[in-house]
Amino acid sequence: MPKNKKPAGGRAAKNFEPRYGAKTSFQDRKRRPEGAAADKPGSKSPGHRGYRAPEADAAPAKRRWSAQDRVGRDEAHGIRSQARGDDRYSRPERDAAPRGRDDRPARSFDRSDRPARSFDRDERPRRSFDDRPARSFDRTERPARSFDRSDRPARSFDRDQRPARDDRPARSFDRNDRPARSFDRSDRPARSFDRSDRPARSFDRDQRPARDDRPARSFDRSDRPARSFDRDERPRRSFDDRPARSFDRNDRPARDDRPARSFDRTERPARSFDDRPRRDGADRPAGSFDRSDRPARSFDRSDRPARDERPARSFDDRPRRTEAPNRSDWNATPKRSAEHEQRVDVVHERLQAQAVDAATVTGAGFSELGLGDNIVRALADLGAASPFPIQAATVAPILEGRDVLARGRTGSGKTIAFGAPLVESILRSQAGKRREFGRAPKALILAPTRELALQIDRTIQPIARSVGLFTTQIYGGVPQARQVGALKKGVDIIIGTPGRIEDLLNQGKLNLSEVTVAVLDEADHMCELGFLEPVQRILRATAKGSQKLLFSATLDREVAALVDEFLVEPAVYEVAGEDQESSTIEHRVLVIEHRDKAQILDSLVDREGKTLVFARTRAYAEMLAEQFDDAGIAAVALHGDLNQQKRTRNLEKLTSGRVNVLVATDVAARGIHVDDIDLVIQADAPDEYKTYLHRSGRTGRAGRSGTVVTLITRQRRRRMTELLDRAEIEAPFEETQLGDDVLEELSGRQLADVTS
DNA sequence: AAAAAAT
Repeated sequence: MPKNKKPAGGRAAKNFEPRYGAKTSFQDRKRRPEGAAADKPGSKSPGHRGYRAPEADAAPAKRRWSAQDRVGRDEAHGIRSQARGDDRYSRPERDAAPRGRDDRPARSFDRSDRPARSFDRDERPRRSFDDRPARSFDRTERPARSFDRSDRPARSFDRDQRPARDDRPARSFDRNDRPARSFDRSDRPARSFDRSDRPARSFDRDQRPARDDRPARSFDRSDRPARSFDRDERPRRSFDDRPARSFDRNDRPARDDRPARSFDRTERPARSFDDRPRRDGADRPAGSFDRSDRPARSFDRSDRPARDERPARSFDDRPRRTEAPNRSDWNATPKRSAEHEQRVDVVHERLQAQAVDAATVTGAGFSELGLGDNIVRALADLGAASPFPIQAATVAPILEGRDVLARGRTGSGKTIAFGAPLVESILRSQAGKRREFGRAPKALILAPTRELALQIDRTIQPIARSVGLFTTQIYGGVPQARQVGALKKGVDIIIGTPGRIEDLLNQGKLNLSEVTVAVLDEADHMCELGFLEPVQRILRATAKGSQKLLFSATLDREVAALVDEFLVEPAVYEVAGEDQESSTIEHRVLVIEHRDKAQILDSLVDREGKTLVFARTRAYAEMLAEQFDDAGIAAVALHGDLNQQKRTRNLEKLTSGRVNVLVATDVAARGIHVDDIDLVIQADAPDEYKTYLHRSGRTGRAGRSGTVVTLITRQRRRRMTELLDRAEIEAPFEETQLGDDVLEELSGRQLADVTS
């Protein structure tokens, strides 16, 4: 412990000192509103002005952009009108767009309202709900009053309350107080005004009626056309990216060294091939051996953020790959850079020992891993009768209280791998203690998206409840009251996303000081820019020395920042033999003309099974969902521009099968489990190999078969080749045009051809 | 670019 913490602390100081600076910037954020309020005296109205002001500021910026965009748009119009029939994007709509542009600030303003509206919606039912019990309660009082009759002053007292209620009680009293009614009515317009918002809301919800507007909107939004236009430009972007690439190109002669790479690739399969027999022979030693390989991989991956630098690094990599020390960087508590190999050896021995333990109990079941009967039964109810490999590996060390890093590919059972032992640990730590009202949570699970947090809770909750422990979800986009209420009652395990957790933490409504087990799901993702610092602050709020568990399908050295500060001699696990050969996912890349893209997508999603389509931006995801719908294929979208209610509902629509096509941003890339998605379409190719792996992992789960189709243009072939190489995935590139058989095949319609 | 708080 002290060994780690001292050097770790030192590193943390080096690594995070600047980030503390960033932290102060966060504090500045807090101060801003205050400062703004000070700058602009007044109470609330200046506050509103404060909101308007940035918009006013933003508006000219938008105008500038739109002015620029107009030039590009005109070009885009020309391109589109040539490329496409004017079916969906009719000219009158385009012509109407300028009007829409004028509307934009308002619309964009509306959007900023929408979360607020949705928030209001959630509150209103509660208000009315809260009010009505009050009424009914009052009514129970009334009989008493009516019994007294002489108590009418009391009634008048009630009347005073009634207007306060919902003004309805005032009706019974109304006859005398019709002016009061008119007063009530004066309130109602406000309500009706709210209602006027609601139709807008419902209008928002029913986005499709809005679709009538949307051509305008989509056109209006400087975003969409720009974005869609960007698509057209993506070659340009990619071209822009190529400065980096072009930098690569300068190195592509170095890539000409790739024959060397390809040579390396031929070695990799050889390695993996060598591994498997060993793995098969003795799982765990093999496992440790595999790890020694993957650290190399992870090292390669760690180069990715360095992609810009890759040429150099990748060039340097090859010698390094053959070197063991880098492996140590991955496995070891990354302290002593000096004694790499010793560290490696030490770590490997430890891993090996534990791995063997896990392997010996693998066949035995969860009980033998140390889980209690209730938990084992709960797992069986969840369909987990016997442990998957990742579960067999991690349960015992987690119960021992060790910090654990674990990598198991998508759909390999990671949630139970940390969830079941976590519940067991908390249960043991609470043995003999009362579950006190208002007790502080003992465990924390962090996830990158709300949907994932929700899904994790769906798995953990039954396990926890089987032993009398309580969980609650803490994530944004929904009112706090219910979450805070649960915390006040007292829960044992909280599952959520960083933003709301930190929010409640800062509000003093969440006490993490008794959290002894903290889990980071999709841990590498949680270490990316924008996530890392909140996560660090949250982890720092947990009990000193709390156990840390980091899980991900693509766990790599990206988590080093957290490992350095928070983990002590972590055990590292991964599942042997997880490569493409053992995968149930088929990968295809269609090289298409951009002008065919929309129709090719229509053709692909026009099928029987559940299809998940990934788009790079929210706007494009939304546009595609509308496009499919217009083409007669029921589709919904999932992205961060939707309110949480709609996000949840749309995902549920796919899960329940009410729609078969979901178009999502990368919000759905990680962790989301829908049983039988058999086709994943990447309308936009991902930029990172990790994203590819996670997106494609939405299919082929639990041994089912699945297909991943990625659409690219010719310009992107090289980039795609490199990405697939990093992902260690082999996929054929197929030049595809409208009407090609491959589209029928991929959509499954070839079956009809066979029968016909 | 997206995601993660709310206003």
